[in-house]
Amino acid sequence: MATGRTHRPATRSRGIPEATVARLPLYLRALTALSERSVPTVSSEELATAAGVNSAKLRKDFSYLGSYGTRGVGYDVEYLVYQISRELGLTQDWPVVIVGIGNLGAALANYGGFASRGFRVAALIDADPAMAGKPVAGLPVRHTDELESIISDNGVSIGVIATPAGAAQQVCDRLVAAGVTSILNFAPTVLAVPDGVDVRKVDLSIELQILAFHEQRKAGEDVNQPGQGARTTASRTGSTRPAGAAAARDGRKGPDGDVPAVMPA
Amino acid sequence: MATGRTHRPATRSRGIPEATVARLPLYLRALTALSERSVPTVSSEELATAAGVNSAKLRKDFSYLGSYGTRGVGYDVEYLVYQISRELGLTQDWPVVIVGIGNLGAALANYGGFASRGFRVAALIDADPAMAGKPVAGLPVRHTDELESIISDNGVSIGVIATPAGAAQQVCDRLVAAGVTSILNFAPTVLAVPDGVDVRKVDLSIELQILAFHEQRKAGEDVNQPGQGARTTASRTGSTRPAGAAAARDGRKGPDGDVPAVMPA
DNA sequence: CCTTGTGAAAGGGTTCACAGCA
DNA sequence: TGCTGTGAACCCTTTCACAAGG
Repeated sequence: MATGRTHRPATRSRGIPEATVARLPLYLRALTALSERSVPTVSSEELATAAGVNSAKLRKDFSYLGSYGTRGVGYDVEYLVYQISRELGLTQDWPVVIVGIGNLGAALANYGGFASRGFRVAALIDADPAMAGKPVAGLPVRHTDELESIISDNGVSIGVIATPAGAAQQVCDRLVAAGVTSILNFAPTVLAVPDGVDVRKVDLSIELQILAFHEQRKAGEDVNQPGQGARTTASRTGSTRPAGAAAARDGRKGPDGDVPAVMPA
Repeated sequence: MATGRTHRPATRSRGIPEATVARLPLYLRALTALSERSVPTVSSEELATAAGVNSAKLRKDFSYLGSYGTRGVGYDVEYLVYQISRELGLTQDWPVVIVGIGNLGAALANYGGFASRGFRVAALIDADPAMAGKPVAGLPVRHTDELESIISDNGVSIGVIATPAGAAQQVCDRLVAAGVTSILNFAPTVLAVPDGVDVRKVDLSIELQILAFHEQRKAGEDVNQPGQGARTTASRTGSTRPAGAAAARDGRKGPDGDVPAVMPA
């Protein structure tokens, strides 16, 4: 679910499957909570529940890191916290820049989860000269002109793009040229990057559309019915024909005997 | 990469694989852009490039929807836009509520991508009485007390949670009890929901941690080196031993002959 | 000739179930 | 006894390569 290009196709980084890497932060969060409550050990079952996965998956995930548990007992919380942090590279500190200080950029700058886990906001950058110097989350906004020098001065290798879609590729190119090799993209665009640069994207609108798909399936015909019962077998009524459709089109066949499709004018 | 519980295990909704559903919004966006430029048809190769996937995958994805292309020619842009929209349930309008109008909630409320694709912000809800009535993105913020009535009055079935982590589960419970069956969660917590409710989560801090993992692999020993070359075979130097580590621990073995591990005090 | 649509193969990821060990 | 660690089976996803068809 990431990377514009260069998904590190078969080159699984150091033997740990990508799916496992994506879950390590989840385990880490659950473990941190346990640690704060001074819980000394935890079983795979308990930890799995706290992280929202099943225990077999968790044990298999941990097996890629090494044999860090004790049979009959469970896992040492502090020890695991450290091992996972190290594996994720969170024992070092990562300076990041956020480009595009609109509503979203400001929200990100204020987000506490940043600093708590090894990430440090090195600078906030915006193209609007009127923003320059204004403090957001305790940091003065810098102008885009300074982007390159900020990155090299701070040794930034991770950049966050929170600009409008139209500016994203251009910002991305400048970040990459200045030495950034990991990008978190909030702009609703596909970014093209050279090999060796990782891109992950977060797209609100896509997430909502996926939810809408499932929501549509749940409600066979009657949407907006506040009943919370699970309808596992969604009613197969096929197309919920919309109002504004016209201009019949022939020769099209749906996957399982759908009625001839229709398209809007 | 979603759903706290109830991942719709084998019950793939109406024959379309989950991985395909997750890409449909991507295709839709690329197609919409083509449509705005009045491009009449597009080949799988062109569209795949625009969407950031490969063409074989795209064709396979479309094959689950039906035979919507023309051999030797490609796909009719307008027609595909409509088909995908319908498949995703975007031909109807989905009222959503956003709960938690802090920095992030406000950013979401202002996010244009919402309205553009069938989603309508029915209400902004916050627990802070001081926020009540204040306009955000043109809508007055409503108090949490009104949550249930807002949901039932507007037939809301999709809720967005942008509260602090501590409040998320409680908000979630109330949303579900009031009839919401799809939740987009921005709070860094695992939400427990009953069967039949879908949860998708967006977690900034997790995305950054995944990037950090790959970034750490790229830089074998020397981080912050602004060279942008791709090092496909990450150097296998094993553990980048951090400074603050102490308290040696025996009997632990890493996955591939790591040195005996160490944990922090 | 060009591009779609799709069986078949290959590759990952998840789950099962139990051997192994404290 | 109880829980971890893991081969093996299963399932989902991606990729390949080519037949089908405008």
